Amino acid sequence: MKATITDVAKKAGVSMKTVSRVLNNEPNVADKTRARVKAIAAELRYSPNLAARGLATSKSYLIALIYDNPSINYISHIQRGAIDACREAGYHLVVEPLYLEKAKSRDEKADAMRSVLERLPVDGVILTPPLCDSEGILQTLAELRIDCVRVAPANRGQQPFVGMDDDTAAYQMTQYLLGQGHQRIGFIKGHIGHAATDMRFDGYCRAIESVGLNLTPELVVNGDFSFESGAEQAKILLNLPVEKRPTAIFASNDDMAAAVISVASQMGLAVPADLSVCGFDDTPLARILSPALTTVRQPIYKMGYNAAQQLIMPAGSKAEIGQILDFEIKLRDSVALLKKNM
Amino acid sequence: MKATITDVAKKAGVSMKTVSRVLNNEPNVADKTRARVKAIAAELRYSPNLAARGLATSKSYLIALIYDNPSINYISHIQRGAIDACREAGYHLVVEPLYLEKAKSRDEKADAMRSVLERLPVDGVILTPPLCDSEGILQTLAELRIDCVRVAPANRGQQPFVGMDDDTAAYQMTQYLLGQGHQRIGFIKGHIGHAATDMRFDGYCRAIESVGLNLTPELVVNGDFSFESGAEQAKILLNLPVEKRPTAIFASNDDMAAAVISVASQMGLAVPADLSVCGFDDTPLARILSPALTTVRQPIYKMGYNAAQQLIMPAGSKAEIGQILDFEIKLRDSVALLKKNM
DNA sequence: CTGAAAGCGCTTACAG
DNA sequence: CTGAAAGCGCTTACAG
Repeated sequence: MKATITDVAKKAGVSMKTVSRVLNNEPNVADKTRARVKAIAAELRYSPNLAARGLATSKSYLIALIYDNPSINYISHIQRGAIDACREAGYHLVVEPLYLEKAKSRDEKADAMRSVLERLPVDGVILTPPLCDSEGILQTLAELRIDCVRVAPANRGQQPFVGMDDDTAAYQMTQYLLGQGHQRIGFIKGHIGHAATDMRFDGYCRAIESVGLNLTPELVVNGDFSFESGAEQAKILLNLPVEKRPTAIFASNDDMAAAVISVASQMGLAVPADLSVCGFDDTPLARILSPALTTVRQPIYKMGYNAAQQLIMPAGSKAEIGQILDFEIKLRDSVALLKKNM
Repeated sequence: MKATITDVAKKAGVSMKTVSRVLNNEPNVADKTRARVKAIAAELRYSPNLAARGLATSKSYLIALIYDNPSINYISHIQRGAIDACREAGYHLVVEPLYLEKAKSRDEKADAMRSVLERLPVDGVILTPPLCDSEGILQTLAELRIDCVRVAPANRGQQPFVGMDDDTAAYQMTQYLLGQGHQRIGFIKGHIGHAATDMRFDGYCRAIESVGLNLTPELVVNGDFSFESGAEQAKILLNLPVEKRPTAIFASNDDMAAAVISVASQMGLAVPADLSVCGFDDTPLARILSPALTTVRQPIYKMGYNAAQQLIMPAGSKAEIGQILDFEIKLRDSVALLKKNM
């Protein structure tokens, strides 16, 4: 039914091997022969059988995206980037969630990873947080000799990764708030244990200290990236006595920032006139909010794209071990100059 | 390195074929032999090479999820369902977006589909809207003899599908609004040309007419599923003279419903005291909104799960051509009894 | 520049 | 109940 390499060879009057050479762009084929084979392959709508090729080369032309309980928005963009990179190179992306919600031991994680990968022969693996920081998983991959690129890992170490500078982004955002005249800047931290939580907080601290201010412990509260936690912590911050109350709140992600806006408006505080708010992530929510949210846009799509590309590229042409991509501060309407009387 | 079927056969002192029988749960193996082979396979951590098996059977154990410009939320849930079904059966899901944004001709669509599938040998395809209603694509699939299950198609026809009754859901939601005393119920339609747009509108009309009311043309406006269009149309509805203004608005999806709430509050109308609002989809947004949105929950995960399952099941055991799954009306806080004086 | 042979790791008839 | 042979459609050495 479907044309095979033999059909093409017969029709072109050459051997299978020559067809194979043409298809894989190998040298040592006469231009004329090459052209003829190409024409006939196109005419027959020939495309190689991936299974046969995979069996012969022990490559699969498959890349796996492996993740655990991520934000839908985050994973979708990583995925889209990875798919685009795969498609350009004739690869395909297989998506494999690894549900490790319950605090599992290192060995259990390793086993879960192993059982996924043993059934599926992939040429490389993209690992998102928090999986990319699990030792058990990394070791399993090493044992199985499967290449892997980590996305936004906490510990950059010696293995390939793509990431961005959360620290610097948070620093710049805080600087911006300071530049708008704010001095009492509240900060809502993210889920404890996530790499991004610490990095973002560090950037905030650096900025505060860089202008000679002291960190005010009561202005720093602990959320967990959820809208609900953001609402809870916003109430704590906004119920501080007026002279201690923050005039701006920097939430570690957009969901929590949305909660801050919502709580503020329930308390009769106008954003940004009475309270400036900013977030982190630039999810679709950020533009829908009113006022539209000032936030940090992460290069999520590009991280996925570059991760897949690193996996696909022949070893020789690989760039450095790690790639740090640019973020962008999205200035919108939720931050204003501090009013004189505040 | 990795154990093969020959390794297992040798160590068990049987032929390759016997190992193959055990692994594929075929009959005609002595229980004792079967047990021994299983034990040794486990000990050697043997798992079959998918490429080799694929070459021999001309099956790939791969299912493709193909979509075009969908809502991230929708696709993620379909995908998660499909992956879970695949995993249970030893299959894997390959994700292949097909970008057909520009109004392409039927042949161009068919070609795009063909070039994706010729490179990738899959055992079946899951098609989401609007692709599942493209004749060109359906025909290509038929020519390639690739099984396909459509998700929520407009035309149910004779090919396998999974779906739900958008019509009935909209009917019930409108009935609920009527039951709360509302008579002037605004309706914001979705993107023209989407199957869901018409079905949801039909349900609304049926409900209105079922209680002996007439459709009021000025209460029906055209959105396109985007937040922005929802805001625009909400303004039109809410700027109607008070005696004509709707006391409830049913938006065809949650994003537009969110816009209605936002516009209402900007105009000083309290939801639900002055205006009841409901949506369709039950996206994560619905719970975050204040007030939390009354909406229709679609069985999206289950549609993905069942679609994959239909593809994987041996032909004999297939259920009916189509599966219609249950939806759920999620009553939350955005709808209230009509106040007496309105 | 070109090709014949062997082999990748499975399964499908077929034989016993 | 069990097995030896052939073959799926490619590519990898190797020869010429």
